[in-house]
Amino acid sequence: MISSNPSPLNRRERERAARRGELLAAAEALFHERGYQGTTMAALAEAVELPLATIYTLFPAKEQIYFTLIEERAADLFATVEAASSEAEPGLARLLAVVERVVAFFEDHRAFFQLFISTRSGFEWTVKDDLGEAVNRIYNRYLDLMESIVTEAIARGEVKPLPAGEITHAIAGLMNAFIFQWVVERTDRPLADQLPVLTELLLHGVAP
Amino acid sequence: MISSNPSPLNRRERERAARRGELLAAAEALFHERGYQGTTMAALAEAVELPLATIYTLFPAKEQIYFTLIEERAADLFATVEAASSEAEPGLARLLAVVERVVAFFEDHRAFFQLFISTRSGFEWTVKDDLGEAVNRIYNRYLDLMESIVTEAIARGEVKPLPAGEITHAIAGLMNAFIFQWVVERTDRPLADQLPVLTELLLHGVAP
Amino acid sequence: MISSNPSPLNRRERERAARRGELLAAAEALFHERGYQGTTMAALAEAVELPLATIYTLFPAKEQIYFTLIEERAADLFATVEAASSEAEPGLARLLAVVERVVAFFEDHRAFFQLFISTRSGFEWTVKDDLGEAVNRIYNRYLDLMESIVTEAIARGEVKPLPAGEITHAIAGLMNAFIFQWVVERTDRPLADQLPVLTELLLHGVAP
Amino acid sequence: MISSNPSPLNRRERERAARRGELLAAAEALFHERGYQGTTMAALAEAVELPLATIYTLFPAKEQIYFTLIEERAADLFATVEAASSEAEPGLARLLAVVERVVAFFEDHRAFFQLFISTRSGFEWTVKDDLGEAVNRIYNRYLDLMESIVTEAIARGEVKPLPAGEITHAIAGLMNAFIFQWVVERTDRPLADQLPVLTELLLHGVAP
DNA sequence: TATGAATGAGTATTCATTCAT
DNA sequence: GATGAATGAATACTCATTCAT
Repeated sequence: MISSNPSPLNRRERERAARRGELLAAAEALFHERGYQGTTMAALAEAVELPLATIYTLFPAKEQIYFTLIEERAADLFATVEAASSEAEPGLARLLAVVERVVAFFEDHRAFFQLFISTRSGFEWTVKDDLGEAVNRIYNRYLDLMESIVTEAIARGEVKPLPAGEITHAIAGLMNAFIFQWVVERTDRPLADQLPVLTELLLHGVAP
Repeated sequence: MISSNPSPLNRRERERAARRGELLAAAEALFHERGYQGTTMAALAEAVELPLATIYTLFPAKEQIYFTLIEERAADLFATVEAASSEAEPGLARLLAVVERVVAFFEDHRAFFQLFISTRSGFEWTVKDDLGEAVNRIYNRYLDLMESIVTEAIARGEVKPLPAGEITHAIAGLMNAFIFQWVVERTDRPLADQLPVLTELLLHGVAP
Repeated sequence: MISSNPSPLNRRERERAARRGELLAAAEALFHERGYQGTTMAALAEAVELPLATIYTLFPAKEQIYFTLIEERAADLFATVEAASSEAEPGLARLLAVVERVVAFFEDHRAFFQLFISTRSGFEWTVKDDLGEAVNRIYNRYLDLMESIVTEAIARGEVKPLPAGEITHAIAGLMNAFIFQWVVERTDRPLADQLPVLTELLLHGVAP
Repeated sequence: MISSNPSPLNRRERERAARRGELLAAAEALFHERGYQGTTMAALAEAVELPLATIYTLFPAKEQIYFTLIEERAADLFATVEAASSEAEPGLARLLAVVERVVAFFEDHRAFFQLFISTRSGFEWTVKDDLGEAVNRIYNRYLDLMESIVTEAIARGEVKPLPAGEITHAIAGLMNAFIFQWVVERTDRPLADQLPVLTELLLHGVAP
């Protein structure tokens, strides 16, 4: 009997996976600090203390590193949102639970928030549409999930009967605005502190 | 009486100003299409049909072109907002008038909206802080103007007594979300069509 | 009865030899198609369906593969020429028999002809003199064999008493010119069809 | 009166042309010594004592340098051949005059001969067909010129009535063989010394 | 002042070869 | 011995900016 080890990865594979993770983490920091174009493969190699050529055994191109980064972090976000969604009761409660979790998620992932938003704004990607498109698809999956929650809340009469798509954009926009400002301010005050105001405005607007 | 001077600008100066304007217009289109890094000075020179070196007599660096572009278009936006502000009665009416004008402004300046938002998201600029900072200052002046309107509306009891800064971010975020989605969709439907929904959510939130 | 000897080659050795042969065949095709520099070791590995590192157990370097290829094919050519030589009567008859066989040989080995000629022209190899030199030596052995035949034909009064070396180059050049043109044209017409013209010019020149 | 200078080139243009010429000369030497792939743009830049980027103001790509080199030198060869052709009487005399001049030309341009022949053998160029094709076209123009001379000589009964194309290849092959051997040997003996043997074999073949 | 031309400093990616198992 | 993976060293081409006129 060779091993009772349940792991399907041998040492080499584990090392590879670890390096991949370290590379993505270093890339996240560098892309956040210097932007995509401003981050050179050489700088990345130095940051992860890996020979330049070795990076190319992990990813075929710089673009792929960026995309994978966005994709994997976005997957974490989905998982968070889905968990929040399934734990809460359907309807408005679920919607608010999701808002709370999304805010909490980005509170822990500032760098990712900036990359996500920047990429989505698409400035740098208009020529290389592949990547811009792909990131847009990811964002849209996130919006779709939220939209289904909104739709249900409307059906239950807990949210106004306006077009679900527009309500969803409004909610996302409201969250993004709060998160964005908090990220830009680089403050130490917890983002969660603003959740009551965010919720109040989301639910009842600015009118007294 | 303006002046009996036939013009404060002689021919040479007028030509310079005209070229400067053409350059900025070409830059706006190219930056929008290809991004900042994707736009080469040579391409810009060709687009404005000006020798490359001549561009450097108008602007000292590529970065300055970008910044000036943002700054001048933002000035137009301020002018619009201020006009709307002074034309409307103070209070909530003024706030809604401003929202309407801002939406209308960006409906006419899609390219600028994208550049504005992208730049603000700061991805590319974090190292060259000067520019990022400067654009942030511009955005903050815009927010300050809105905040003063909000503050007055609160004082008049026409808006909830929540922190004016947060309400302002919420309003801006809500507008941006609607504009952004409209820009990304590249739809032909007028953005103004969504103003009622935007206003409804802004005033009374999603709760029924 | 071939042998009760278990074999001079055991299974492992036989497999090695087979792989070596397959490798050389794949290399011939790839070098012909893409050139020496254009052929990567990785492409070669894929073509022979052998792990890249395994190739290095068969040959120490890319250059050696190329050289071995030329050398082994050239050995076949020699064998052909020598057989033709020993089968024919000495003198002019032998010379013509060799010419015929050489033409026939290259008709069956177009790829090799191109590699042979290209290498000989030495363009790529001048720095790495080892290889260029080695291939030149091979070519010279071939010329030497032909020269000995020419010498004998001169001695028998069947060929003009001019310097044998120069006559040999002339003959080789004439053959190469016909073969080359035929290879470049990629025609379906048999090369052998041109043997009468080649022979006529070789023997009696262009004068009527 | 500005200038009686008949030259249409001002100083700057003359300098540019001079640099271009020096670049081509350096390239010829390097390509000859190290081959096309073995010659780096950096090495070329160092050889001509010009900044690397400046080379790219003279030629858009390495390939273009090589091609231009071949093309310009080939143009010189044509001019030589055409001059010889028009100076001599039509028929066999013209053919022999051309042969003599071609041999003399290559005696003065060894490096070019090797590049020309190597390129024609096409080994390195099979993938980037453009260049290979272009050089083939040049060579074919040269052959066409010779073929027309041969055709006329046949018509005048001064050359055997064999297919002109094949006779032309034979003549070219014979010349190349003599030149090639001479180039490879790097001997000091003048190539022209072998002209009588070449002519004799060309005219009357090897038979006594 | 305007401009054609020049250039310093990059930059992503490749590949023959070597190692650790 | 065989091999999956790692890597040192290259390399053609680019581009914002400057200079010589």
